[in-house]
Amino acid sequence: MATIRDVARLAGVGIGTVSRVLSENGSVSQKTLTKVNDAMAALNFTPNSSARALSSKKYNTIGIWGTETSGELDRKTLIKIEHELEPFNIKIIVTDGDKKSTKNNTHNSSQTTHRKSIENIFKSGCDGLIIWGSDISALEIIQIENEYPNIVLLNNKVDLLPDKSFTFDHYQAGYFAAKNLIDNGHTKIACITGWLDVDDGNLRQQGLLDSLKDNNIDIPNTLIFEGNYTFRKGYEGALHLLNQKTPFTAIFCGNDQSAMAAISALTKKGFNVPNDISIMGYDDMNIASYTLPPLSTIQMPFQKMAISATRRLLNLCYNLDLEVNYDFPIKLINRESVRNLKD
Amino acid sequence: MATIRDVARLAGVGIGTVSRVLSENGSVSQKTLTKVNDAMAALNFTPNSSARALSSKKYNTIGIWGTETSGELDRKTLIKIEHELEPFNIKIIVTDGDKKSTKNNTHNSSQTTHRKSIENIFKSGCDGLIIWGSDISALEIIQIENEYPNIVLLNNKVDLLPDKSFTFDHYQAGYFAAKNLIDNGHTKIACITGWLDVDDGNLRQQGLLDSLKDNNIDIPNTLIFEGNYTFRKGYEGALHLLNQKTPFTAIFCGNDQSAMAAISALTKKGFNVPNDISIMGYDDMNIASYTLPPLSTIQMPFQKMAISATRRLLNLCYNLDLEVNYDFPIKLINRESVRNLKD
DNA sequence: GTAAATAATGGAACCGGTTCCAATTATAAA
DNA sequence: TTTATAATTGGAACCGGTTCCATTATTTAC
Repeated sequence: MATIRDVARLAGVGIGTVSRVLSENGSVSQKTLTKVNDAMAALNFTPNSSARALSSKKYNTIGIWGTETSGELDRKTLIKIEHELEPFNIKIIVTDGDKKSTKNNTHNSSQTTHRKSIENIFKSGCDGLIIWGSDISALEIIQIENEYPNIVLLNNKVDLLPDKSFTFDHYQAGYFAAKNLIDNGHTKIACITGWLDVDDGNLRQQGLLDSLKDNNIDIPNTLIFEGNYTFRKGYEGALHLLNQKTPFTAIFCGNDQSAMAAISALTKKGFNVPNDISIMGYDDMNIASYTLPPLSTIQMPFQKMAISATRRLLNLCYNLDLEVNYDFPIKLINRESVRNLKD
Repeated sequence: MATIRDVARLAGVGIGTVSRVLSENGSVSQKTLTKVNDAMAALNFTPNSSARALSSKKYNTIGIWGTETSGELDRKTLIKIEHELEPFNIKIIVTDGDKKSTKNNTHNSSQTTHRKSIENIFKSGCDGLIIWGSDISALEIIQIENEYPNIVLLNNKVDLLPDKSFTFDHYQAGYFAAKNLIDNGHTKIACITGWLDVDDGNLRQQGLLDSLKDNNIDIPNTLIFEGNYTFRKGYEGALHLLNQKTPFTAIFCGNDQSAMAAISALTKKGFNVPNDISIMGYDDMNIASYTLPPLSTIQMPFQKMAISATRRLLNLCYNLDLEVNYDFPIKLINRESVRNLKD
């Protein structure tokens, strides 16, 4: 592998000049520039990233930290993030917040452990971190941000860090999803929640409850089933709700997965969706248009959020000035799983 | 940040000694060891990864390369890979083979471009690479392997690199899936394929065809719909097949996603699955037990494969001797989407 | 107790970039 | 033409590890 010294020798210039050409900042005359570029091409020169990192103290790498409960970070989103980084030659390292060593039975693992794992990523070499999901308390985030300012929160909001928080309004989304049921004439509404000890799930739930309250609709505790976003819990939840003997005409689900599982359970028990029971999902997964019936749900601009979060992080880490957006409106997707009782 | 020189000074030893303690190879006396360890603890010392990488020429990083068409590399699998790397303090960088810059309309983008993108990952700093999917021709893989021996193929097989290929028998899987339909009395079988210009999809298809041939069953071209693993194509495919007016009692689908979409399309058109038409999926996604009806499909040991591939790569990159497995049996999952016509 | 073999240790040199400063060259002003 | 000013340029020093070799301390063998 050729080094800048080889390039300098071949081009007949000093190493400082080659470095200046590489970093495109110092002033270099036109003819020197071509000489150096020619030499680099001739030697098939690629700068050594470790050497660069060592002397510049920039890793040209950003991390993505998340846990099992952080929510859906699918390949598509990851690729979107990557595409934002590509023009700047920044790499992505991914880490799981739920390390084997920190395994415990509840998903709500110790904060200090999460913090440790975040510190480890920074130490192991990255310039900034996308913290994905709301597994870490606001207080802890503030502390982390204090020590490592180059962080950005994806799908989480910390009031003291508005410019680093990228999320949409889960409360409003919950409110609208419930309102959609109400607008369609439903008054006996059940729900299968997500995790309630995590911010987004809780806000969504609060939105639901407030929406009902604002319309003077009461939801008995028996019709609230605490789920965890999985198929299994969605399925169990639907069966559980049916067993309550409290009649209901609609289920508000914490996400599309549990909604799909609920449809499955209801159909198996002989209920027709939406004629007997309506289902409202949340996420608008790919699959949501192909369920039976196609799912009415809430679409969230997840990829757009990821892109803005990434740009903000790039600005922080590398003193760039990329355009960043903080407004991510949600969208109600009306398909066929909610029946209009007013017809 | 403390450096080894700081540690050496505090411990009253030379930097070589500190380095020896760090790398745990040279011989160090017991009392020196404790002195150095104490000093490291006191200074909260963490070795600088760039400096390490520069002098040792090891990045302690492996890459994962894939494209849109590589198949499902979900977060769970990624985490499994990460957990294999964790004890050795190896990081993971992910890259998308389909860069914006190389975008073109067919999924089968230029080989040389893929090769370039792989070279770039190595140059940008990783010790080895998991090449995921079979987007790259065997010849090209051989050439790449020649230049960069530290690669491992996940969900792909190159005959000349048996010890670096981690895949299961797609042909056999296709054969068995078809045989399951035949064993249930189906003779008029249609199919919605995956991509046929990619090895795994093609082998699966070949397995289907041979299975039919071995049982003297003929499949007319009109009942073969070329899909691409997406929901959309599955949906369109089912509609297309219905329009052919060639009767069939079962559809063999290239993956679970198209199977689910096919179920959706059929049901909407008034056909009952499996009473009117049986559906055979392929993948055993999480969701497959919650479709209506639950999907009969083929389960593939994807995570086990990923773990073994990762271990093999670690052995290659860091001269380790981890146990590696090459046998990944597939499993037929019989749920309710295939009707037994013999009853 | 001494010589020979082995273990432990210190530190210079190196990995391949970046940065900074002194030196040189080009350009503008007088 | 001369001087002041700005643009280029070369390369030493540095980033923080690893490696290797010369040196010193400790064992072992006789």
